[in-house]
This record gives sequence, C-alpha cells and structure tokens, in this order.
Amino acid sequence: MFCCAINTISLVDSLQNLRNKICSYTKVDVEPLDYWLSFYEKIELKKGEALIAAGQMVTHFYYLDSGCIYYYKMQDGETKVLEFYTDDVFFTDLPAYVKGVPSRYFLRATEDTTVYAIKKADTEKSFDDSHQLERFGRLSMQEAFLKSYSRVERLNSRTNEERYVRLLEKRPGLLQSVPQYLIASYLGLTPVGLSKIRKRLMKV
Amino acid sequence: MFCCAINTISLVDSLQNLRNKICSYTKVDVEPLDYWLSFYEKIELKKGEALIAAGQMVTHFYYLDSGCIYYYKMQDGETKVLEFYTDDVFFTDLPAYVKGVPSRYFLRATEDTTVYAIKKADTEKSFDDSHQLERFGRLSMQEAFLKSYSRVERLNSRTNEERYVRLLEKRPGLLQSVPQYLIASYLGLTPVGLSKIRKRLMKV
DNA sequence: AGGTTTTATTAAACCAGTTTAATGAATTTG
DNA sequence: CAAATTCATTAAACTGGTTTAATAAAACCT
Repeated sequence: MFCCAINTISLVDSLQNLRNKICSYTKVDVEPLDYWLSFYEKIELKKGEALIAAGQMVTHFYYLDSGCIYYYKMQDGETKVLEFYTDDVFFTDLPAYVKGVPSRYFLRATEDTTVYAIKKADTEKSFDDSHQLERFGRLSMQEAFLKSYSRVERLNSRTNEERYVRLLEKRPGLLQSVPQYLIASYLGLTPVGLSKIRKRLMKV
Repeated sequence: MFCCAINTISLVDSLQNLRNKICSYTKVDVEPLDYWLSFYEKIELKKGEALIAAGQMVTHFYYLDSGCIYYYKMQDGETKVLEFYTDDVFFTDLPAYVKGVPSRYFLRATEDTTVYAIKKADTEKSFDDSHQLERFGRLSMQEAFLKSYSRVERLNSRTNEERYVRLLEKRPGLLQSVPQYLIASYLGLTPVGLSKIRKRLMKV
C-alpha cells in the first residue's frame, strides 16, 4: 500500500514481456493495459518453494516470467504432475481459482523462478471496466483450452515412447531443470518405466 | 436470406434451452441475447451423419440440443475418439475453427441429433458489439478448459478400470446410444481390452 | 572434502492391455 | 424374413509397462 507509485512504476518497467504477451492476443489501448499491469506484484521463488499448496485458497492469476513451476497433486502418497509452466505463460490452479474453494494441488518451483501475480478481484474489476481486457481474457482462455486439448489428444493416441520423444523435442530445456521422475509422472509413467524407455531409445 | 423474419421467430422460440444456457454463465440483456440467437440455424442429423469431416473448413460454433455427437480422428486406419458431446453443450472443432485451417477431425452423430449452428463471422461481430456476449464467450471457454483439464487429470492418474467405472456413473446415457468400441477408443483402449475390463467387473 | 540425501538405473517377477483370429450375437438392410 | 454387416466376446501368445529391491551416481549440505 505504501510507496505504491514507485513500486508500480518499477514494475511496469519490468513487465515488458507481459505487456507484449497481452498485445499478442488482441489490441489493447495503453490506458487499460497500464491499468491492468498496475495490479501486478512480483514474486520470487527459490528452487523447491511452493507458490500454492493443497488446502490453500487460490486468489491470484499468475504470469511466469522466468524459471519453471510444476503443477501437481499428491495421490496415495505419490506425486502426480499435471503440467510444467515455463516461458511466457499464464497459469493458476484454475479449478480452485474459479470456484473459490481450497486447492487440491501444488504449484512449486523446480528452479529459481520469477512470477507476476494479479488478484482475482482486480482481474474481475478490469474485465468489468474494459471490453478489450475481457477479450484478452477470452482469447488467453481459448489458448489454454487448445493446449489442454492437444494434450488429451496425445495422451489418447500416442505411445509413451512417442510422447517422451516429442517432449524432448518440443521442450528441450525442461530436462535441465526438472528431475526425471517428475517428467515420468507427467508422462503417466513410473521412474523405472521411463528409464526403460530411455534405454530402449539409446540402443537405436 | 428470404423469409428471414419468420425463420428467426420460429428459431428463437425453439431456442429456449440455449437461451437459458447462455444466461447461466453471465447476465445478458434481452437485446444482445436476441441478436445473438437470431444468427442460429438448426441442423438435424440422422444417425451416422457427419457434421464435419476431415479436410473441411470449420466455420461454425455449435450447440448440442439433443442427441449425441462424437469427435474423432482417423489415425493409421483407426478411429480415435476424443470426446462425446451430449446434453446442453457448446462444441466445434476448435483448432480448425480458430486457425481457419482444414479440420483433421470428424464430428459425427451416434444417433439422430439436433444442433444449432452460428457462423464464426457472426460470433465475432457479436463479441465486437456486446461486452456481455464477449464475457459469455470467455466464461464458456473457461468452462470448456476446466472440463478438458479434469480429463487430463484422470488420464494421467487413474487406471483404465477406474475411468470406465466413472464414465458409467457420470454419463450412464452414453452407453445407450454409443457402441462399445467407441467408448473403448475414448478410454484409450481396444475393444478387446474394454471387454476384459467388463468381464473383470462382472465377477466382483 | 565427506557424509547424507536425492535421483537414476538395473534386474526379476508380475500384470494389464494388445494383437490376431475365431465365434457368436445383434442390428441393419434388401 | 433372410442375408449381410456390424459389434462384442473369448482365447492364446505377446508386449510394455509396474512393483519391489538393490545398486550406483549425483547433488546437497555443514
């Protein structure tokens, strides 16, 4: 609350990636865009730190500036990874965010990570005030849906080996910061199973 | 183009389900809502008829009024079912619709089915003209994303047997109109595999 | 640096689903 | 209504993964 102006100005300066990202979806005038950006706060996570833990309320929507976050749940004592967020992507625990119920998931950094966060109340206010921002919201949601759908498609029609190879190609950076047993979980495998696939691939 | 008024009035009369559906997402005034509904045309499909075939352009967004449509692709001569649309749901082949490229999928009726269709150009015009409709668009997209995500979650963390049992519970009507080999494909199984699961379940 | 913890690999036994093919049941169609 | 087609089940051999446990290699402290 104090020093808001200074905070805001420096933030807006460091939010050029986010600014570009938003404008890649739809035309947004400077005024509503700056208004939107003014709400963000920066969060720096150390490797292994959690942004959200199961049981918590989810009151923010996040933008990943640098680093990597994995989205997972604990089920029968096992870690089940649903997604890795990297690059220049919007994310949150959407079920809990939308329904206003405690999260069943974790969002945790696999390496030192910087995210920007905007409160749900501020996004809703912004969407009320600006049709352009509402459109940005719609199009970013559409993009998220398309990504999720292509994931469903792969899960149902490709072999585990094909999916591992594709992941290597599409997101080569992932294996640098993410331990292999999390990759295995993301692919729906055990660490042993993934190790076998890797061995098989080496031989060929 | 001719007789537009008569057509429109009768359609709006028969679109009460769709009207209620839209209003369940967000408040939409009568004027933009009637405007939106005026664009729909009714399509009646006989069992086995295709709404979209691979290679076609996808120029409409659909609303399923009654019946059942399955969304699938052909891969190596095999039918791979991604989704069944039933009830009171919005659908299209979104990748092709959004990108304006030929579809790689089919949308085909498993039984006699009625859908309503709105042109992409008309949805975009409506979203331009009405902030309320744009919001409806955002929230319906959000709902689609949430559904897709919970599907990813199940695919990655539940066994095939658990997923079959859940499908029986959640969508009992599906097995009436849909042959078992399409259910198997939806679950990522062969017909033989599903038959084994069913046998196992009988014994218990 | 040295000890602890975490992560990856290997082996062996096992299991769930695949493939192929044959049979039988149900549905469609002339 | 009979013939043809589609659909579901079964069997047998096979495959790609799991489970458990042991070992090896890395990474992480103080």
